[in-house]
Amino acid sequence: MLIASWNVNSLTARLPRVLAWLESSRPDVLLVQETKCANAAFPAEALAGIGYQSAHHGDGRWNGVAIISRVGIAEVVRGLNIPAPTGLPEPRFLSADCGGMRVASVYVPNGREIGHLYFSYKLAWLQELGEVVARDLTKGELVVGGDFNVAPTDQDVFDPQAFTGATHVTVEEREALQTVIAKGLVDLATIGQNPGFTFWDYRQGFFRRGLGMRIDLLLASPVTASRVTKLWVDRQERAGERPSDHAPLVAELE
DNA sequence: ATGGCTAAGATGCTTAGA
Repeated sequence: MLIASWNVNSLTARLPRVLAWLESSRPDVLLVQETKCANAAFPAEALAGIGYQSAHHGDGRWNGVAIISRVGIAEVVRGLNIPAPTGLPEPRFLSADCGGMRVASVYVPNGREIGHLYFSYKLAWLQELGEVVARDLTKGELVVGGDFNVAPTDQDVFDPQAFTGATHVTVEEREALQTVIAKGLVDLATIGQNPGFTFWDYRQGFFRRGLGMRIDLLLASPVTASRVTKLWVDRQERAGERPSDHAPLVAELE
């Protein structure tokens, strides 16, 4: 079984690439972030045309998460019970039963700047995610994948010095992430070989220069983690024409 | 010189990403 997570930075802009990748890689489940489309504009038919069922939670210009599966989708849950600083909820969480396990696609708030209202929102959002994870873990196997917007350690950025004063690397964010993991999940990159960076800024040729970050994660229940035979980042998808700024993170399970 | 992309809504800009 293959399960993948990919922040596509607009599913509309990325649809040709996503369809081609699904056809060539044939993952059983793809967890998608930043679809940047409303539910009405979600390309369910195009996905069905190549054998994938899907569920989507999105409301337009920003955010948006999806689950794309060829092993079934049931018991879909949309959203976390926590408002953004605007007072409105944002579509950043989607979970479902796929192929005998619970899967969740998460797009953790960016945080914008340290001390910003959206930074507090990011920490609170992760805390709420932890509560949901704890409940789902009581029911069976669980995989939580997505763009966490946190680099778990200094080894997960190209140069820790370059991130002084920046978000994604602070003690608060890392502790908030570890609180989620401590509910009973395993970061698949911490068992076996580290798959490397998953995000490279569009600017300044960061991808070409190897200046990336590992901020996309696949977290799994211990039994699921024990089934992992391989974990990799499909860096080819960060290259070429009109790429996302993130590459797919893929796990192979026995 | 402290920037440099990219995407999307309504555009010739703004907001957001990270």
